[in-house]
Amino acid sequence: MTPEKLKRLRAAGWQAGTPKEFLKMTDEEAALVEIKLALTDALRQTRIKRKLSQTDLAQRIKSSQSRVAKIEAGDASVSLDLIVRALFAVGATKQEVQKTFASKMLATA
Amino acid sequence: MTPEKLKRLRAAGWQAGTPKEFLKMTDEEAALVEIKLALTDALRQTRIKRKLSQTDLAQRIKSSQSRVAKIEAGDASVSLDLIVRALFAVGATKQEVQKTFASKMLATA
DNA sequence: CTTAAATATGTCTAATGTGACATATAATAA
DNA sequence: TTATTATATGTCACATTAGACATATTTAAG
Repeated sequence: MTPEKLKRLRAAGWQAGTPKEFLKMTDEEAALVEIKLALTDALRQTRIKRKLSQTDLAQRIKSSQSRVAKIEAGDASVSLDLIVRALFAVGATKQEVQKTFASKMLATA
Repeated sequence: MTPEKLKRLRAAGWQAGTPKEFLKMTDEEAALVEIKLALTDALRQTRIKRKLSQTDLAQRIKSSQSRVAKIEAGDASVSLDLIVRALFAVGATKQEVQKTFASKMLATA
């Protein structure tokens, strides 16, 4: 895991304690977080490509701008379900999702 | 959506009202459910292939047999997060999970 | 058949995720 | 600069999902 990714996770609330505790995250947890980050990246990319504001997207998923911001920030309080719903709401394509997976995850697999 | 799939979803609590209301599920919601079903099917297959009981898996994810049963049954009370955690716990790879997500996106353009 | 192991189902309380709001900050334009 | 729009962050009450338990049902083996 790169230092930048670690930093982003920290900022998003993905730990309570020390770096050592942070690194105790199991492989399964880490894999889930990676999937989430890849999907939120795809979300933001697609949203911007579609020229939608966070407020626009919020309306589509019947949520709020602040929650959309948290989704895209990779906030720890956001479920995978919500991320995927948002992806559908912006009309992300298989290609777009695959592309992001390829660049964000396969490299680190 | 096939009749069998519909039947399974009903049994798992994926509706409160009438068949007509059920069918009002938006495409996005339906797609999310399809992702979940694809993942839970893969979960059960993999778990059995690895000769793990639901109780074994429950211990790995620090949960209970009854919840594992609900995961595999496609119960409406189960989050995508939990499904994916369980998948990783039985040894699924990131690539496998990625493929499922990408393949279930609606648009292909 | 009987027994035992595995799985399914229903229901609790506790933990987590949610939308909404206020408000801060950042970016864009005039 | 000042406005305006977009995005970020913190908080909270409410809703959903969680693990756990009891218990029913199914499956497999003897």
